[in-house]
Order: sequence, then structure tokens, then C-alpha cells
Amino acid sequence: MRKKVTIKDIAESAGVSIGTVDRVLHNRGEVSKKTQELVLRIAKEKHYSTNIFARNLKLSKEYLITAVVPSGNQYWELQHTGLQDAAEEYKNQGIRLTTYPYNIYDETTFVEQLHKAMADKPDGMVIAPFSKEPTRKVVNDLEEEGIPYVFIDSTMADTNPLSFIGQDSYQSGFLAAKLLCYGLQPSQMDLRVVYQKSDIHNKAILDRIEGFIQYVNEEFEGAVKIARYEIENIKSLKKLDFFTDEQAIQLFVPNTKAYLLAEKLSEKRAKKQVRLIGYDLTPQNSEYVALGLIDFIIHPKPALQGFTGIETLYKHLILKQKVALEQFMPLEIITQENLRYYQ
Amino acid sequence: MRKKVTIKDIAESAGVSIGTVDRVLHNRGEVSKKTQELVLRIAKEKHYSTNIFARNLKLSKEYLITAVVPSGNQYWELQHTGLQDAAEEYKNQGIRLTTYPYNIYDETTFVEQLHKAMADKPDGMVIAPFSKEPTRKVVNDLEEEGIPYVFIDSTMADTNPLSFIGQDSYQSGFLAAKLLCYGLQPSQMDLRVVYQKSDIHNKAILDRIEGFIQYVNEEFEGAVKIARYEIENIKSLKKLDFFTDEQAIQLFVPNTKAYLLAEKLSEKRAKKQVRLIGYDLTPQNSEYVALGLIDFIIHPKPALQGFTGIETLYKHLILKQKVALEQFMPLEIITQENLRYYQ
DNA sequence: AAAAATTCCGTTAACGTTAACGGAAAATAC
DNA sequence: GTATTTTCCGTTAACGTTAACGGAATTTTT
Repeated sequence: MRKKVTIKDIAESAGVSIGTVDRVLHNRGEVSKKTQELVLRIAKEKHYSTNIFARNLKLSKEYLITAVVPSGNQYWELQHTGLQDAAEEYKNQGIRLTTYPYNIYDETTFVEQLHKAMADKPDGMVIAPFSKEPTRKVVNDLEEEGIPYVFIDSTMADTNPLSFIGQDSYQSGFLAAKLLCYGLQPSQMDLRVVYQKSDIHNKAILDRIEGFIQYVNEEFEGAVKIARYEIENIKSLKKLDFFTDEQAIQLFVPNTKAYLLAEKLSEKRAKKQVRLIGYDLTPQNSEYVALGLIDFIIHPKPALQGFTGIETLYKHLILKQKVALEQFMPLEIITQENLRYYQ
Repeated sequence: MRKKVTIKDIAESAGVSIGTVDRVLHNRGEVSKKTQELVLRIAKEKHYSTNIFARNLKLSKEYLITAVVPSGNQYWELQHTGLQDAAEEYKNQGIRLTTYPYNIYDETTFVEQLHKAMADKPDGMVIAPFSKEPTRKVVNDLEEEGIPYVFIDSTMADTNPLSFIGQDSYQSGFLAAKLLCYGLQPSQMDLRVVYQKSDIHNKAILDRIEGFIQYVNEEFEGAVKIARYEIENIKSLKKLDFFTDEQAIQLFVPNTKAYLLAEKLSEKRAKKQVRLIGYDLTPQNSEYVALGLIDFIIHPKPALQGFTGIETLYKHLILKQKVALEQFMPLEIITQENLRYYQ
């Protein structure tokens, strides 16, 4: 009863050989319809599930995963850390990883690395999508060849990834708004969203902003306005004069650059009246969290994302497990007080 | 170079048979010191790591895990859900789970179930410790017999569990305090901690309170006082008259009963002036979060705890992986706005 | 000195799955 | 009618590890 059912058991029950059972189970053909149905029926009745140890021992296949993921800033370096950690953890179970990092500011490198990663004929891919068309083309090829792929960080419409692993950006914007508004009367609110022009290509950042706006609109039904500052680049920031008057303001920085505003805050020493929420636990941000100039940092756990990307392919390729279509990382909230736990 | 090193390779290099290599690798004795050292040296040189598929196929052992975990409220039911989910996920990799639920209000049941769980001669145990002495006795037996065990929810001093899986209760108290105080002047603060007398046996709750107090003391250096209400039971709550005056107060409920205060709040309709933070995403708490009477619920992810408990033993027993000594669940923060994502 | 015990090692048969190989029986072609 | 495909199935040798078994060589006992 408790003993595991093997293909041998099924073969005996069906009065055929294990070879035939195997052919049915992998529909390799060369089996008459009648025996095929018989074998499938018995397998189902006996709740057969393949012994993954035997299967993988026999196959002793090395599964190559290629990862096309940006590098260049700490967020992405942590993604790579997670990828490597997972590769290490699963390497003696047949997982091998090759990474193809690209430059977030240069689409050409994305396309190049994508093609290199394809040329390896991998058994699975981890992709952090940059631009739509090149991604779509590659993804089409992958789907035609039946090669599974997962998206990390952001996803894309009209594609069929094995799974999407990312932040729940929308919700994090929501939460940021809640925190910025917490305990304030609408009359005290002066919400400002500050981001760079280049951020509008970044789905995660757009979603954060959308979540932020959505909260404010739902909560105050239009009674509170949000000022948006889409600045050209870092230099333009210097022209902003948020901190000249005595009025309280609340700043939401949906990208990684909260520390730049904190720096200006520091010069003006106007902290009492200002609330500031940003993203990503970079050294610069940490510094200003420690100084109390950034109130909250939302940490989308990039290393966990990378890890989960590999883990998901491992579960699919090797364990043949079902995996979740979407996997959101928990939103960690870092404050001056719990900062030390993350360093 | 890339090819996996097998014991056969080692045997050839060492000029011995695979039997001898196996004896060395499992130090089963019956090998001369000289060849033992030779084999070990070669194994290290070649970076040998055992093929877990072959190993587990050969052994085809079923590992029994027994779990002694409370039941009776939603928090613990979710722990059980996580345990069962993990058991399901790993069952075709040789993991079998038997649970021994006990009653949180009855130590006798804890001791009874603990002994039943031991009598099964398990290969690993998941324990949610209740009282010290019975736990210590069982744990001593386990350690003598070399049976690994993990603690979930709370841990115990002077023991050597394979891992502790739980909430970072202290930090969650810290965070709760930060949120309750956020944006307020010390003059506006009137912090009150409300809990039941029976909670003083619960390490997690004590840690939450400690973290809470620690924050306030560090942040305001004694300028802000905290009132503690250690009420006898739920009935006594009715005698509390927090909401009679117009003064603002901030309530911290480190156990699962925040909804009871929210209920009183609801009667008094005094919400504007009150902040309330509680724990656990129970149906009652959810109700008052939705109504906006509870500001934040800290959700210690009980299902994930249970899951991780089994997963940790799986990694140790079957994959022979190193596991982390402490594994803290991320602190999810539930508000009126993101509540829907959790239902 | 032979007999007995001990030390040390090689051989071998599993574990369950996979897929190549070959071959009998039936169907089609000449 | 025989010759040639086609259909369908059984047999078998791996994959790497484990541990029981047996046996040669050496040491100890009588």
C-alpha cells in the first residue's frame, strides 16, 4: 500500500513489458492503442509517479540555463548573486548556468547577449526583459522549440513564460503612499513623485508610480494632488527647490536615487518637515537611512529574485514539478531601526 | 573537466576498487590507514561530490518526519497547511510526514504528543516548543540518537536544533513602534501595549513587546512613556476605557486579539484619534482592517514557516545540504489597501 | 609448526528508469 | 504464392551508489 509503484508493477498488471510501459509513459509511439489505454489506466489507478532519482540517474543530463540579466548597479549585481547561489546549490543536481550580462543603457548589448544565450542551445532561460521587440522574437523561437523560460524583474504581455518572478511593484507603490500619508490631514499633504525621464521605459518603476497614485486617488478621492517631477537627469535635480519654504512635503522616489534627494535635504537641514521614501538597499541609500533622512526604503529582494529564477527552472526541468505562474517577492521595509539586520 | 567525478574515477586513480572507496567515504572501517588517506586526498583533489540521484535511488529510503505543532486557531492551522504542502511537494522524494497536533492551553497534550512523535522513531522532527522541560528532555534524546530536529515559531536556549524557523519577533515589535509613532511629536504620543496574562508564556509575544519598547526608548530616550495593560482575559477588556476622552492614543496589540480593541473602537466611533497595530491575518482582524479600524496587521507568514520546516529537513536528510541555523520569515505588512491580495 | 583469527580489499547484485536493439507477427507489396 | 514493409513488443545494458559477501594475505594463538 505505502510502497512506491514502479513501472515494473504496472507492466505486470498490464501483462506487458516495462519497455512498453515506458513507451506509453513517454508517448514514444510504437504501441497499439489498446495497450496504451490499458497502461495509462493502470498507471492512474495505482497513482504512479516516476522516481525522480532513477530518472535523473539514468539521464544524467546536464541542463544548461542561460541568463540574460543586466549588470552595472547594485540591484543587478544582487540578482547575479542570487543566480550564482542557486547555480551552486543545484549544480550537483545537473544544473549549469551561463550568464550573459547586458548594459541597461544600451539596447544593442541586450540583443547581442540574447542571441549569444540562444546560440548555446540552452535547456532553459532566465530573461530580464529590456525592450519588447527583441524579447518577443527570442521568446517566439524558444516557444517553438519548447524551451522553457522565466522572466525576472519584469514581465511582458502576450508571452508564455514558465513563470514570472518579480516584485509586486504596484502594491509597493500603494504601500509607499500609505506610509507617506499616514497620520496626516489632507491639508498637510504635499505629495511629490520624483523620477528620471529614462525611468519611463522601466515597467517596475511605472507600476510603482501607478500604485502610488491609485492609493491617493482611492483614499482621498481627488482631494489631494500629486506633483510629478520627471527630471531629465541627475543634474536637473539641482534645479529643484523643494526645501526652500517651511511647508511639509512628502517625497516618493520610485527609482533607486532617493539618496540624491536626501543629500539635498541634508544641506538644507529641513528634515522635520519632509518625508522621504525610496527603493533599493544601495550603500548610498543605506547611508541616508542611517542618518534618518530617508524614512523608508522598500527592498525588492533582488538576490531572492535571481535565486528563484534558477530554482523555478530546476523544479520544472529536473523535478518535473508544477510551478507558479507568478512569484512575487515579499516587500521588505527598511528603516533606520532595522537597517542593521540587512548589512 | 566538466564531467562529473564518480567513485569509479577515484577508485581507478587510487588503484583500488570502488568498494574500498565507498568504505572510506562512509568511514565504514576495514581500510588501512594508508589507502584511506590516499582515497580521501584524491577525492578532494578531484572535487568529488556524491551523485544524490544514485545515492537516493540505491537507498530508496523513506524518511519519516514527525511534527509536534499546536492546532486550534488559524495561525496554527496555516502552519499545518504549510507542513502538508511541503510534505506533498517532497513525498515522491522520500519524505513522509505524520503530525501530532496539541492544544496550546494544555501542556499535557504537548507532552503526550511529543512522546507519540518520538515513539515513531522518526528520521527528523519539527517541533513548536511549548514548555521548556518536556522539550528539553525530548531534545536530549534526539541529540543522543543523532536525529535532527527543527524548531518552528519559537526556539529554546541551550539546545542544538538543525535550524530555527520563525518570525523575527523583536524586529516586528520595532517596526510596529516605528509605525505607531511615525509623524507624531512626542507630546502627541500616548503608547499603550495591550496583551493577555497568558501571553507571558509566549516567547514570540514577549519579544515583540521588547522590540517595541526598545524602539521607543532608543528613539525618544525616555521622553515617551509606554503604558502596559496585562489583562486577565478577554472579559477584563471591557473594563478598559481607552476611548472616553478626546486625546490621541496609539495601541499595540502584540497578540492576535487586535480585533477586540477594534470592536470597542467601533462602538465609540473614536477612530480619528487612535492608531492600532496588531498581528495575524485572522478573519476577525481582516474585518477590522477592511473597516479601517486596524491600521496595520503584521503577518508572520505561518504557512511559510511550516513549509520551511519540512523543506529544511528535506535538504538535510536527502540532499545532505548545509542549512541556515536561523531562518526568519519576511514580515508582511497588511493594510486596508493591500488586504485584498491576501484573501 | 599448524590452526585460528584478523585485517584488508575486490566482486557483485541490486535500486527504477531509459532507450537502443532486435525480432516475431501482421499487413502490404510484388 | 513469396518478399518486403510496418506494427508492435520484449530484452537488455547502462546510470552511480551502496553494502553484503567472500576471500586472499597477514597476524595471532595454540
